[in-house]
Order: sequence, then structure tokens, then C-alpha cells
Amino acid sequence: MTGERTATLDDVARAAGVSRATASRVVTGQGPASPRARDRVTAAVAALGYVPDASARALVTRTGTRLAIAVIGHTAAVLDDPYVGRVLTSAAHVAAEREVGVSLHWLPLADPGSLARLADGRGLGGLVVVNPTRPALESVPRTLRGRVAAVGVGARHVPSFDVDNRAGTDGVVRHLARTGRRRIAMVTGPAWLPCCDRAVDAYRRVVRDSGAEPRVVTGDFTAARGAEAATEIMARWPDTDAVFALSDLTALGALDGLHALGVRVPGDVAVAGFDDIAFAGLSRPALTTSTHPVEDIAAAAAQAVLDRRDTSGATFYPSALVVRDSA
Amino acid sequence: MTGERTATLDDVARAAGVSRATASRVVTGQGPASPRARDRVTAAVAALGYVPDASARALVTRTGTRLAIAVIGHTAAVLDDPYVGRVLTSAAHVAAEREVGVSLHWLPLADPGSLARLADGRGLGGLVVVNPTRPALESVPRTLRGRVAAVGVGARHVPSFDVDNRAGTDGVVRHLARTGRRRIAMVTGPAWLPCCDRAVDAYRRVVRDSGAEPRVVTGDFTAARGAEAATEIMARWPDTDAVFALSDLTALGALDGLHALGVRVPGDVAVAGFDDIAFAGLSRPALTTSTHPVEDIAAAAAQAVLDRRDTSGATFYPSALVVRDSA
DNA sequence: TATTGCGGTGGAAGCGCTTCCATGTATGGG
DNA sequence: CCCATACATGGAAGCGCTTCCACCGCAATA
Repeated sequence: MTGERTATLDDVARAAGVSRATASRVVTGQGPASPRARDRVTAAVAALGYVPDASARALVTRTGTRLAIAVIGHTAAVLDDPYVGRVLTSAAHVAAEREVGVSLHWLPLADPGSLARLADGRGLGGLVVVNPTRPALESVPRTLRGRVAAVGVGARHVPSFDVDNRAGTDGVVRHLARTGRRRIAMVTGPAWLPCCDRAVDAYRRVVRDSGAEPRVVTGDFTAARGAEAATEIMARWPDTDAVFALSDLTALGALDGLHALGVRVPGDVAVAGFDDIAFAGLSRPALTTSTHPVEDIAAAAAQAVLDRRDTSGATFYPSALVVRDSA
Repeated sequence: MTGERTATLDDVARAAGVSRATASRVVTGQGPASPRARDRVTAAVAALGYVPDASARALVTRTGTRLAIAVIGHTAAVLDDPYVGRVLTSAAHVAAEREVGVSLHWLPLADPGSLARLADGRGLGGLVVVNPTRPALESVPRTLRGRVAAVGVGARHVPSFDVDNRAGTDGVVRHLARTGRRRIAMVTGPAWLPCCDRAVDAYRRVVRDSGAEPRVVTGDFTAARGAEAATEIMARWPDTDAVFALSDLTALGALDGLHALGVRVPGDVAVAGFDDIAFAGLSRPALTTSTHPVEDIAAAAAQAVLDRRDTSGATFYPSALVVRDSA
């Protein structure tokens, strides 16, 4: 059983009758090699089932080839949301195309310094931060500068990719106003997420322009909170005729909450969400919402990091209004 | 800017006035070290912001500490399903608790041999295979034997964790029968997924017992396919009075397809799903389904691998009937 | 006082790989 | 026919780390 040792480059070289240097050149495809040597090494690799050791390679090349994805805010809410899964899936897909490994990291919101510790391996070629907060992004070690991107707007010095929720919100709220809604409430996302500010801002602007007062309630992107929030809103402002939630999950929850209250949708109150998740079209009434190209955004972030493109500043992806039955 | 080099163990040793060997002992916590040396090294580590290089460490210890998660069947269907995201999230969570890194891999269905190549780093401490197929599991390199687990039942020699979809299906179909449904159709998952067989088996048994003929249509776990399948079923067997789908997503799609056909649910046709995803309770009518503790299952698989527990054979997690409005 | 034992320590080897550099070995032109 | 040029090759160094081993000084024992 001692022979069970996995083959090393030395074994390959010996089997091929060349030096380790030559074997390395052939395997990596870098540097000159005669056809003859190439063939023999290739054969030996196949025969021995040789697979280069990533650690050893990373150690010498100093070129960590691993994309780290750090998700900030490790709470049940984050786990339930399909959002994170979609980001992961898409980023991992991009990485796989480039034959880059992906590593996942859950960072508690309270301890953003943990992002620093994440540089451990130095083996990582890049970092994508999901749900970025300013302190978290600022704790990213210098070593990685230029190889970091954020999904969701955060600090200034890191290229960020996010949906244009300002324009998206504007579109949804204007649609509500256009269809005769005058007392529109909004359920935001968690307060610590900087990205929500822009949306709330857009909402406020439209509502104020129509001469009404903003009615904002803080949410957390969950359905449960959506039901609660709807109840709160109807209790506090009984004449509310529209609820806009910055998350479809929350909007679906609100739909449920309103249903429980005996409020008809869209008859009495219109409901609109944001994200256009797969289920938005399947609810009754089908949810009016605004698209959120999560996969595109995550892919862009991953690409920016892996290709070392210095797409500085924030890039916003368009969000399109999807009118269904709920508003 | 040349000083920007990250600190190495040598730097720490020099700063602490000890040898590299001693520094290593203190940092790893292995082996003897005087309190004095311990303090000085600790201080130096803090001062220099030293973080051990994972590659170098892995190279010498040969003890890769990384949990690889391989998802088989890299198609759009797999990407859309919240299932994979939930598995990833949960497994990554378990790994994070043990301070183990997680790496993600998408394996095309057609090339299961790619699982072998995954052993590349040898740096991995374990492997969790999602959606396992027999050929894929059999291609797992020997090096990893004993450190592999599957989410979903697959080959015999690898410990597998899955929902008991036999009992779950039995419960759902019996519920349908109990509530007067006599001509029950079923939409399965993709044919290549071995786990579906058990469910189909349970369905067949119950239906046969009631003296009816099975009506099985192959699905792929997507909502789109659910709508299609519902249409197919009603065309082929117009007297169908219940549709059971092995995935909530598909069931929701069926709900939609039936709605488009003008079929009332549950009046004309009852619909039931499987998984009890977050949205199942939010649809109109709310979906009757059976629970699927994905997070528990994924966590168990991750734990089995990381703790080197030899939980051989398949472990099934209970699935509980959730009766809502659609059936 | 001479011996043993032991915890603390540094020297040095080596994990598997890439890459610089010097050394061949064929090729073309003068 | 000889030298310059190119290319192919092997030797050797070294990436940052762990760990074996020999060593040293000290306290406890004979």
C-alpha cells in the first residue's frame, strides 16, 4: 500500500526520462520544449495520473489562483434569501470558466475585521465582497488592493457592482403614482446596508413631488418581516393605498399580511416588490416588481477581479419595471 | 514601496529574537516554548501583522484543510433552483465554524471524470458531492476515500444524506387519496438523478393500491417545466384530479399552467409539491407540500466529512406533510 | 560533586514546484 | 568548413513553512 503515494513532478520526469525542469515546462505550457519531450512527458502524466499540487505551485508562483467570496452579515435572513445563492452560483460559474477555484466565507456583521484575516492564504487571486459595508471594505489588506470588487455599493475605493435601485425604485413608485396611488408606503432593507439609501432617496423624491409625505418602514428582506411591516403600515397609516418593498420576498410577505388583514390586493392596496425573483410571477396576484440582474452583477464583479480590470467606481445595472397584477 | 512585502515567519523570528523553529512552534501552538519566547513571538506577530501562508503550510503538512463542494449537473435548471444555494450556504456555514475554507466546483453532468481532477490541490480535507451520480462518485480519487459524503443518494460506498422522499411522497400521495383524489399524476425530477426513483416508487405503490394506473411525467425541477408538464398531463389524461410534483418550483409552475388552462385549484385539480420552500406558503392557493430539511442534510454531510465520521450508508431525513390550500 | 533527565532551543532538511542560468546541440550564413 | 544564433535542456536555488534531531543548560537525584 506504500505505492499509493500520489505522483509528483519528479516521478513524471523520471518516467519520461527528462529533467524536472523540462517536465515542469511541458506541464505548465510555459517555455520551450521539443515535441519529443512534450510527448514523453504528456504520456507520463497520463500514465501516472499526475496532477500538479496547487499548494506547491502557489507557493512558488505567488500567484494565488482562487477567488474568495465573502458574504457579510451572516444571519438567518441572509441565509433564506435566494440572493446570496444566486450571487455565489454566478460568481462560481465565472471562476470555473477560468479554471479558478472559489472559496466561500461568511463574515459576521459585527466583526468586519475578519475580512483582513481572510487574506490568510495570500493564495487568493481576488476577493468579491457581498453586502459590503464601509468598515469591512476598509479592512481589506493592502496585499489585495486592486483585486477586490463588491457586489452592492459600499466604499468608494473599491469597484462596486449593483442594480440601479435608484432608477428601479423611481420606476416602480412612478408606476404606482401613475395608476392613481397617492399614499404610498415603502419597506426598506436592513439599515446597515448602504445600498438601500439610494432607493429610499428615489422613493422620497417621487412621493414628495406628488405632494405626499413619505411613509418608510425598515425591513430586513425577509418574507416574515414583510407581513409584519404590512400590518404596521396599515395600523399606522390606515389610508395607505400602496406598499412598495425593496425585496420581492418582503413584498410577498406583505401580500400575505394584507390578505390576513382582509385587505384586497390590488383593489384596496397595490403591492410592488423589487428583484423579480422566480416566484414573483407565480404568486396570486402575480407580483409587480422591478428586475434585478443578480447573475450579471455577480459575474461582472468576479470578472473584474479575475481580469484585474480596474473598473473603478460603481457600476449600476439597469432595472426594468415588470407590471403584473398586484399593482 | 518595496517594504510592502508581507511579513514571513522569518521576519517574525528575527523581530522576536528567536529562531524560525521556535516562532513556528509558538504560532502553531505545537511543541514546547518558554513563556518568554511565547510572549515575544506573539508580540512580533501582532506588530508585523503576520499571517501564515496557507500554501506553504499545506505543502509541508500535507494536511489540506479545505472542504470542496462539487455540484454535479451544471445546467440552468440547477442554477435557478434555490436548492443548491441552500446546500452551499449551510455547508459553508458548518465549515466556517470549524475555520475550514470551502471551495466550490461545478461539474458538467457529461464529464463526471472531472471529479477526479478536483483532487488537484490535494489540499482538500474533504469533499461533498451534490446531486451525486454513480459514475461520478466512483471516479473519486482513492486519496479522498473516507473523506467524501454525498448530498442526495448515489453510490453505495459513500455515505449519503438525503430527505426521505419515499416516505414524504407516500405521505403526500396518501393525503391526496384521502381527500378523494383518485386520478393522481406525478411530475418527477430529471431522469439522471437516482434519488427520484425512490419517490416514484412510493407514488406507484400508493396509486396501484388504490386500484388506479400511475401517470408519470418527467420533469427537471424547474417552474417552466411544471407549467408544461401540467398542460401535457391534462391533454393526455383529461380526467386527472391531482398533480404531485417532486419539487415545489415545479408545482408552482403547474399551478400557473393549470390556471392558464382555466382549471381551478384545488376545485378541479389538487396540486402538491415537495420541499416546502419559502414561497410555498405564499402562493395563491398556498401550496400543500412536504418538508425538505436541506440545511440539516447539507450540514450533516459537511460534518461527516470534516469529522471523519464513517457514517456509512444512506441517512434519510424525515419529510413532514404540510397541508395548505392547494390540496 | 558527578550523573541523569528534561524542557527549551536552533540548525538544517525537505515538502513539490517554478525559473534563472549555464551548458550543450542542431541550424543557418559567411 | 567554421562561427554566430537559436533553441532545447538539466542543475540548482529558493518560495514559506514544519519538524526531526542534536544540543545546551538547568534542576533533581544518586
